[in-house]
Amino acid sequence: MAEDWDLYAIVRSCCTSATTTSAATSNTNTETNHPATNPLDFLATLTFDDEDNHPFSFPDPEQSRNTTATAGLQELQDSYRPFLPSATTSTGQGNILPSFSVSDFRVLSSQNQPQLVQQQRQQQQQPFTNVPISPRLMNKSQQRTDQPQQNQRPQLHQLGTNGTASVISLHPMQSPSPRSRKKKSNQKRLIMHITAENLSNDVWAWRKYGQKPIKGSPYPRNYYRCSSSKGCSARKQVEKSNTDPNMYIVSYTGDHTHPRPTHRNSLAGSTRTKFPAVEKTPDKEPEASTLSVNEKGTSLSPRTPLSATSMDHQEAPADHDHRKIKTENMEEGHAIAESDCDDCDEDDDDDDDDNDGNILIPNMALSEDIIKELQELC
DNA sequence: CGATTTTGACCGGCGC
DNA sequence: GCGCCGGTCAAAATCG
Repeated sequence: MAEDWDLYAIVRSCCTSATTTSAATSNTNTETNHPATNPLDFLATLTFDDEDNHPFSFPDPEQSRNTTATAGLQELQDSYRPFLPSATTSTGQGNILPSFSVSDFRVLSSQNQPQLVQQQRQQQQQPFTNVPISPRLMNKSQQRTDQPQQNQRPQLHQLGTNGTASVISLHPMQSPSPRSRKKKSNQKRLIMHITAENLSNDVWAWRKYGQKPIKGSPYPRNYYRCSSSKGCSARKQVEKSNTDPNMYIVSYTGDHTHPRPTHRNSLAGSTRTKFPAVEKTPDKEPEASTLSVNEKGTSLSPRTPLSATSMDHQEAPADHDHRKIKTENMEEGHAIAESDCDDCDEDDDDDDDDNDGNILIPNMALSEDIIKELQELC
């Protein structure tokens, strides 16, 4: 049983990551839609070579002619890694909890943060294009003179447009100030579009602390904070996409100040499933029990089910294509972020996480054959 | 009884 | 300086 589970986890995590890269890559040439490519194909292209510290890499077909992008990728990876609740995998034991997959990276400017969500919506309306800035957002941005993003981080932007990666932020927000409202603009944030299913595949335990209606959106935004550790500053916002009810816009801010829970334990899931599938989720995924979604699109308790059910959903291919990830870069670069503030505990935590087994994907090269075998086992 | 969810109020950032 | 909006707080309610 356990072994099977591990296997599933491995496969899933691989698949998800593959999906991510695949989507990103395929976007390289077109803004059309999702690359309906086989996610697994990407595994073969994954290059973990000299990225001991960056197990999770996003192959860029155009890398050869864009080394800058490559460098940026690593940075990016480092940056968003802590946010990836499930992109992580255990290195050996198989305590893997693939939570979601990322399929599309985009670069957002820090200045645009306030309009992030709106931007996302805009982007959604333009199905999976890589346009970093929505028209609407553009207007605002232009008015505000914050165009720098494009000039400022050429490589990142390029990455974004290439669909290869995304990016991020880097500035460790988290000022341990009592009220984290401070420095909103400096917060690093990872935004992704995921399906309800994946939403539930989150190893971390989240506790809802607020809900707000967002202007312009029919769906309220839910605010969660990590409940695993009292001092943990990790937060998560979940908002239902108004363009695709099956999609959720999830943004992570802050870093976990504690090791990733290898198992969804006590706190993580002790939740009451207040909204049984019957009640709220129409013909929806089995996760209904763990991920409650009400009619308003309110996502309640995005917990990790860790249930066999979710694991069984390995096949939901559609989801892969729909998953998106977006990161927001509030400041300059990761390096800066790390060296820039004394409050950068989070960054340290990132490292800690890694040490605790919060590794995304080990530096291993997976061949299609292996993947196939794993799938067969599944 | 403890943990979580709900929800109205408060606070701070940002644009005008 | 003002007002809007988003994010957070905290008390009450709810659940296991």
